[in-house]
Amino acid sequence: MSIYDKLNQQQKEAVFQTRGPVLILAGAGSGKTSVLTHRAAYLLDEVGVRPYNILAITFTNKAASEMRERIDNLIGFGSQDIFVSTFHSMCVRILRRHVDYIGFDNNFTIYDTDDQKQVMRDVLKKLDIDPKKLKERTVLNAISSAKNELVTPEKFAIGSGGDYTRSLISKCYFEYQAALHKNNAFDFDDLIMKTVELFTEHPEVLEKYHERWTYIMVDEYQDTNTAQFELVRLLADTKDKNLCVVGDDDQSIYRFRGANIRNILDFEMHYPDAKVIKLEQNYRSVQTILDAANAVIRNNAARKNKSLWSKNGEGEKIRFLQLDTASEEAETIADSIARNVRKGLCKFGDNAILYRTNGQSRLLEERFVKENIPYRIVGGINFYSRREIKDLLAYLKTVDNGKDDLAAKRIINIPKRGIGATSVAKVQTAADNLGISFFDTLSCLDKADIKGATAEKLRSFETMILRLRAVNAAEGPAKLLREILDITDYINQMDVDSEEEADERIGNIEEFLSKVTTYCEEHETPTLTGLLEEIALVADIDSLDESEDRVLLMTIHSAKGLEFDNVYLAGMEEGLFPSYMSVTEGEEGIEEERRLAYVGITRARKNLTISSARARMINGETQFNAISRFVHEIPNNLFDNPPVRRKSYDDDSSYRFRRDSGEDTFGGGYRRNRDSDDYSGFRRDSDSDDYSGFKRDSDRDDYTGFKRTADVEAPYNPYSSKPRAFYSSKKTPEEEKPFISKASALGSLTKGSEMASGSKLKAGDRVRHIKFGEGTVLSVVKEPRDDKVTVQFDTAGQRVMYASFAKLQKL
DNA sequence: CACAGGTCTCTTTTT
DNA sequence: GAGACCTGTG
Repeated sequence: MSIYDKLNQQQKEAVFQTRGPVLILAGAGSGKTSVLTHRAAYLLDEVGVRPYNILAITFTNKAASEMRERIDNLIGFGSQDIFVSTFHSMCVRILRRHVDYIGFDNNFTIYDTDDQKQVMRDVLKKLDIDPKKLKERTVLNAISSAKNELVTPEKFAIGSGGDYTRSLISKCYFEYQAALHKNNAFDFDDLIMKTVELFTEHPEVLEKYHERWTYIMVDEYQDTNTAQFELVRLLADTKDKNLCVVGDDDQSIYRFRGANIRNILDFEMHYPDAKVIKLEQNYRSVQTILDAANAVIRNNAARKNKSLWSKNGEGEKIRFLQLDTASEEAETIADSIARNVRKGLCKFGDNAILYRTNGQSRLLEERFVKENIPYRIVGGINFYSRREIKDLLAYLKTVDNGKDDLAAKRIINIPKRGIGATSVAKVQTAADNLGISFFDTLSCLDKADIKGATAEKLRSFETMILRLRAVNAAEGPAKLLREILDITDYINQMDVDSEEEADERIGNIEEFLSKVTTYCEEHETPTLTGLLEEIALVADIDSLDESEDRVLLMTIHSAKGLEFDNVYLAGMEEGLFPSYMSVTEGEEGIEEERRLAYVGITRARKNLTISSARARMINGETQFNAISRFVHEIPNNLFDNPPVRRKSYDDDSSYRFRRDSGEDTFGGGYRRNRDSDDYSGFRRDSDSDDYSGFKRDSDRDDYTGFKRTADVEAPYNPYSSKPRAFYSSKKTPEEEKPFISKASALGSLTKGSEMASGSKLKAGDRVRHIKFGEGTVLSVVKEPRDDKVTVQFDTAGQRVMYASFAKLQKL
């Protein structure tokens, strides 16, 4: 009995085919990770390859760590030397080693989307381009596409020809790259392109990797873009070409980020002696779900023909729900899950709600909170792009990489130090003239012709950073972060509009602190550079703990590679899914959306529920959308209640604006037009173009009887990754534990004993604050996290602060 | 220089 | 509807 006995015929074939190029077309749920891990085992055990010589590339950290784990379980000793990594991490590793060949320092920073935007804004300003004429986004998109296609600024310029806009973008591209270089930074796309550049211009470096990685496997090959394709091609460009790629052309859903489906469709063209193996047996889903998936994807022209089948039985029919509004959709889904759990049919964690856009999570979340259903939202606003976290990161980056002007400029006046835009601009000009970084300019302000009070403020900022560098060198990133929070008094200096906001942000800071602490504990030699790199490259999905018993909410993109017993595909409406953008784009766009639908459907093991709403508010306007074409592509006999075919909302004569059952929607929820009582703004004449695009004005939806989104209470930040709702009123032990340790971690931040513990303060006490001066305590509210003190300052007004952070001295 | 209030604009999806 | 951005005022 060997470990390979459990594999089916095709899987075995894929595992045993170790020489030369191999293309494994692995349908959804066909056990491709199993094939890859067994293949690694086979290479080690039977072919005698050393683990050090094997490279496995994935797209997400989650996929990488999953593969790592499964390889470790299967192989055990020695497996840790197999290099399992994402494209981006691998490139960072390579660049950190050899980036000096192409003129960067090896402690380079990785810029995220916000950073890119900031750089581009500066570029547009510098080139005196009207941002209304040419948007940052447009330019950045063009540059990103260029990089994904390995088009350098030089090549881009040549390709511009007489096209005015394009030559303008070309100028921006040059300037943008220059700015990144100056800041010693790469953007995401650079990581791949610059690695290719390194290998192309310095074959001796590539040669080292040829010697090392003699067997290469690439997962999710259908999502590779041209740059990644070229990178793989270079790495595998050895005598033997032992390259094994695994993918499913039907699951190619990253065209928007340059993925080129031709890479997988044309694999045999690039490698004529490639062996092709199809895995079509599905081990995940019941046949009904596979039939639905097959029926949908069959409508795509550009694909390799294959058809999934399983031995898991027919299973339940697919449910279809059409609701009047998106809130009712959310309500129905939440109720359905709650009912099934109550009946003991499933756990919360067996359910996932998948949608096309992150924005759809809001209503669902509100409903889940209302019904006390435990849930977790994956994705949306990245944790690290919250304002307070970005501020703290900018501190860390400034300490780490003094060339990162972006970071230094972000924090030079956070918290407020009385350094305004004028002073910043002055320093920047001087820096440009001197050819040094923004931060380095602070040490020679006399050359910059900055004197007096401003110079003093700037110098003290510089001194602070230098001091922080010493802290980092001596005690590492975790201590550094605490020191930053401490000496800037960041938490009390945040300007917030409400207590809720303060709570939210303090919670985020706590979470950040605990993440940094964890990083330091988990790494033998934790470094600031390493920490920042890890932060730059993680996705929300990477840290998903599937053992939690919570309903999962995420986009279909995020759900790729995952599976659940019960899947709810929400918001299946024309204009939303397929998206309006892709509809206007034509057939290629639709085919990509259809693949996405295929990915969504095939996430389900047992039960699939598809829903759509007749009306939904998007970007402040109510849209009336027809049922998604993809729903209609599923044969009626697979549904328990097939959807009614209808071309668009207006064709449905049975539908009326006012709901028959009136009740509470017209009660508390109903509001008249904000601006006037005049109904004339509401035209329902059929020649009005309002209807052609399925769109209407937000002001008009009042008349439809639908709830306005604003009328629904929204006490929670939908983007917070922190859990906010629990099914029982008691917190689970898992929730309590880190909570306490975080709080104590924060407690240790404060220096001296006289300030902390708010319990010592009471209403009426006179106190002194380091910045706000003297004041009187109005109230002290005990909170689990920390005591919240409200102080009426004599000169600085009323402030709410957290006792252990506020340097409040009792008088 | 800081802040309040008004205007404008919406990448669908993410490493 | 919400956040980013701009502008005028103290």
